[in-house]
Amino acid sequence: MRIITWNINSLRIRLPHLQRICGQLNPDVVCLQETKVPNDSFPEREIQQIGFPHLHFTGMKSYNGVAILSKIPLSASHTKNWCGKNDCRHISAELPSGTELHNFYVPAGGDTPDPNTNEKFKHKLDFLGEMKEWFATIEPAQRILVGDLNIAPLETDVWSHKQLLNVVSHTQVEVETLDDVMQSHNWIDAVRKFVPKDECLFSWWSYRNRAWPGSNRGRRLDHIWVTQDLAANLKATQIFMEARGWQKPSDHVPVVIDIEE
DNA sequence: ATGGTGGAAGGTCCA
Repeated sequence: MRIITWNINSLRIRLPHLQRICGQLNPDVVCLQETKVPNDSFPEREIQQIGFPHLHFTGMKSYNGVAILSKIPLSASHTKNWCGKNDCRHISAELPSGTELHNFYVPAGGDTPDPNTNEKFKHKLDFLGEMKEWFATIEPAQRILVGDLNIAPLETDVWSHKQLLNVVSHTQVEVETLDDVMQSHNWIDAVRKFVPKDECLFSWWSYRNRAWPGSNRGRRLDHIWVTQDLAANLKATQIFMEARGWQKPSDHVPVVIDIEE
């Protein structure tokens, strides 16, 4: 089974890219973040024409929004509110095997990495804390977690470790908090299972750096994790960089995993 | 120190 996660940054304007990506990669399941579309405007017909009859989504006006598109029927999906906000950052469904698939859009965290002065950064850390707590308390199961986690944990997940140490997405407190979430549930970083830790790996390049891909100032903000018991089922991974070079791209590119299901 | 770009909106807010 091939699963893709992609922060699409507006589903409605990026439908042609979605179609092109699915034509080239032929995924079974696509998990999207930042769909930026309310449920009553979700382009169901267009996506079904791309080849996904089974749609699960939760969206709101202007911001956030997550969706799971599938070629195969999934269980009924669930959404959950985080940090007391109804802001459409999580949706989950079960694959036919019973494996749970969780799609997350973690808050970006604003500009200043200080929870005392920056409410958005506090929200980000609180959100991660709630993830850790929740996964520690629910029933054990085979799980896949994907999404835009808005954190680049390894030194090789950013273009310059030193220059980004005080930049939101790569600060020590974020990396430690994310590690804490991972360890609390025995999550495995599925992509890094295939790519050595000393090799740079990015999934996002800022719109504000027009020199891409020459300067390659990227970060790996998009992740695929699996529970320990699924690690042996992982077959391959891919980061679909070429999509960043297309006309009117998202600032994120799809991250792909092939897993025996 | 600032601004650089893009999306949703039709103000600015958010990334």
